[in-house]
Amino acid sequence: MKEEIIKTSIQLFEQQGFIETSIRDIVQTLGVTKGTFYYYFNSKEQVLMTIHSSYIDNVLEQQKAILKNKNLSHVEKLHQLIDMLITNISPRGQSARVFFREFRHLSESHLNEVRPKRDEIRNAIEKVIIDGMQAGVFRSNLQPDIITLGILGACNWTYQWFNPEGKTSDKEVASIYVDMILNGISTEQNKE
Amino acid sequence: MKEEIIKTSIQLFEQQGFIETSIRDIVQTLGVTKGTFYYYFNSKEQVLMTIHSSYIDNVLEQQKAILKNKNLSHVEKLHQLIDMLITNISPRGQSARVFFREFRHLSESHLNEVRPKRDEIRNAIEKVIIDGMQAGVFRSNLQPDIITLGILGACNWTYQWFNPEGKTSDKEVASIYVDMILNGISTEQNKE
Amino acid sequence: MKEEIIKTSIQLFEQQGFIETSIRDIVQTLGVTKGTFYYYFNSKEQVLMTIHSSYIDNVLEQQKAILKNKNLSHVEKLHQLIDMLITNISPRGQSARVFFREFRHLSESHLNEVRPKRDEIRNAIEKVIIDGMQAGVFRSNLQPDIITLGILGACNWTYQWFNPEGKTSDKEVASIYVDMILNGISTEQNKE
Amino acid sequence: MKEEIIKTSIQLFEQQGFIETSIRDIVQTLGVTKGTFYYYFNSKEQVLMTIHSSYIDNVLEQQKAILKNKNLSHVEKLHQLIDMLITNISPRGQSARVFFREFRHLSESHLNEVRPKRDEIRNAIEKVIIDGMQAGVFRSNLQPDIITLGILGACNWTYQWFNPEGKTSDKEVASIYVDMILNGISTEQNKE
DNA sequence: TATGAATGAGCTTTCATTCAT
DNA sequence: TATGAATGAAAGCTCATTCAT
Repeated sequence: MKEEIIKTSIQLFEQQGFIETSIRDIVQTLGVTKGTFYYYFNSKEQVLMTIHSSYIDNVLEQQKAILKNKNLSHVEKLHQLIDMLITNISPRGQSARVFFREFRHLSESHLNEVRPKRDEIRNAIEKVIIDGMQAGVFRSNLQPDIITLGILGACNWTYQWFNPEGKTSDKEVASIYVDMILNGISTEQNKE
Repeated sequence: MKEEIIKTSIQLFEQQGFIETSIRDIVQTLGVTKGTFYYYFNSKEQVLMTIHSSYIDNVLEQQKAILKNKNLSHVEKLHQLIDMLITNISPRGQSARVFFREFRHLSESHLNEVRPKRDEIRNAIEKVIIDGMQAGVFRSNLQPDIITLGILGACNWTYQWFNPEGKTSDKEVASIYVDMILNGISTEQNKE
Repeated sequence: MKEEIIKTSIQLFEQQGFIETSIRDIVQTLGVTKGTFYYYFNSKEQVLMTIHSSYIDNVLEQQKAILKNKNLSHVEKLHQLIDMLITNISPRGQSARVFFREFRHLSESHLNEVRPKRDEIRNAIEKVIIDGMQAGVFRSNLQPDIITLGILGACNWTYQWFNPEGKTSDKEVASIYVDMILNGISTEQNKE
Repeated sequence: MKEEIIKTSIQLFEQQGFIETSIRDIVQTLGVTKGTFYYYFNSKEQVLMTIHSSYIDNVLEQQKAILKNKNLSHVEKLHQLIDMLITNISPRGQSARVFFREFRHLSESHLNEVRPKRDEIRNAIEKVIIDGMQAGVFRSNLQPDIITLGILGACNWTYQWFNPEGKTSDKEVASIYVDMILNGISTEQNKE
């Protein structure tokens, strides 16, 4: 039942938004009563937090696996991180959209729980870039924090437009982004 | 008065969100009554649409000016477009955040009015890239639509984190992004 | 309308209790909608506070008039204070019962507003007793605080049983209490 | 278990009130489930009735012992009755407060069971006064019913303010009240 | 003896909107 | 141009109670 409530909530939150989805909507979809909802959750926000946690914890887990893999070069690590961020959006698109859109509706205390996790994701990318700069595989004149935010922007934005049924797969999108980020799009290097 | 309602609404929508801001909040802040609000606007959504239109029309205007400037190279056009998207977020940050966050709360008919304008922005960038590819200044193996979305992602995402008081200015962020997009971050080209 | 809401609320709070009376009860009795209620009051508790304030402020006002009357002896002052407490319960019985019964449902901040006023009533009686002791009209071996609480107990308790249609009027009850308090009920003095 | 439920309920009813205390509060405090509660009691009101009965039956028992003691004078009987009413409030303060405050939440049928017992207490005091008047130890011009209610008021009101840790003990309070009731507070007798 | 899942009615409160003035 | 009174629908949440196990 708890699982079903979450599943239904993800669907409705994604379609209508968190605020616009009422408890009534959720329980009516499930064919149960409000009481049942509140037997399993203390509040609507708690369901949102559950969805949030589940999404980000899953991302962090995958990230950890990538980072501790000693066989990967800096470039490969960056590639895999980007790949992971984007391919997560594809199969878990609904959760992803809820995650990115409804962030602001978490309670203050839950926000404080989630924010460090978000930072962790950003910091991991930043660290790979800094390490790569020191190793000489990335240009030494980069500003790693802003570069990181640019990469994250490109990746996270995909939740806004990516269509699993479209002609370009998530893997391909990731490859295109990695290519652009590593090599740029110019025919001549260091043009500007 | 109409102006004041819009100004106050932008502030409140940005701080609390569109749904979370009540008409009462708006009129109380202004020291007028609900009746006054409904004298100038038919609905809360209409205020949102006004804010939206104003923001996107302004962007489109700037874009048009850039595109019709015959003195600019493809690279320069791309640079100026990116620059424009990002620097718009800085001085009009509140409007920008309302624009990006509250999009979904427009009515269906208003959405149909705004969507083509959003497409126009995307298409302009895509066209510059295609033109540049044909002119040989951009690599010929790019997939312009996905590249465009990547660029837009990086730019639009700035509204989420950009801080006008931070150590990196909007102009600098734009430069860093242009540099990354054009030249990549790798020391060796075409590495992967 | 505000007056009508208060009047109806007093009646319903008295009959059914504050908690047991729903907003629905109040507005249905008045033939208006819930919205109307909340147009005039921010909360149910605010209505209770209004009733409370009105009752106690009225009592305090009467008390002040008695205390500043220089023509009255200590005994007469005590008599009038007791008389006032009891006769207030008779015509404003519903308010009185709400006042005594529903005290605990005031919000913390409102409680802090009302408590000093309650203290003021008690302190006035205590002061009359102390003054009378010093003047020699009351026995010198009394413990004024406890005596005061006893007197207040006898008076306030009347709200529990007094019936305006009963055979003993409020004035008579007050006289009987004053007589008992001043002279006791024993035939021989200082018996125990 | 049944005992524990009652004990916990007394505490919670006293602290938060009967209505404001939910079954959930009770069972959570005890670390059991709602089912357990309903195994022992049919309703929340039944717990209240149990608390009520226990309190009043205990008072009635003590009262009976006092009344049938042939060695006591009328004055002594009155003294002991007052003493009993007040000293009961001290050790069983929580029960006492629940008893006096939550009376109104008993069901109609339970009220009909409790009311005669309350009358019994009142009638006992009234009878002592009438007997004392006939015996000439109490003044012959008293109105026994009103006097009784005044005495009961003073006694019962103690539940509102009595503090077992305060400087005046319950026994002392009782003595002060008996003294006041028997002898009054005036230095000259039959003053008014 | 005790549990845990589920109910359904009810609660206070909020809010966008309307409209006569 | 602006007000203030009123509406009515809906929201999130609570709770006493039931019942199969």
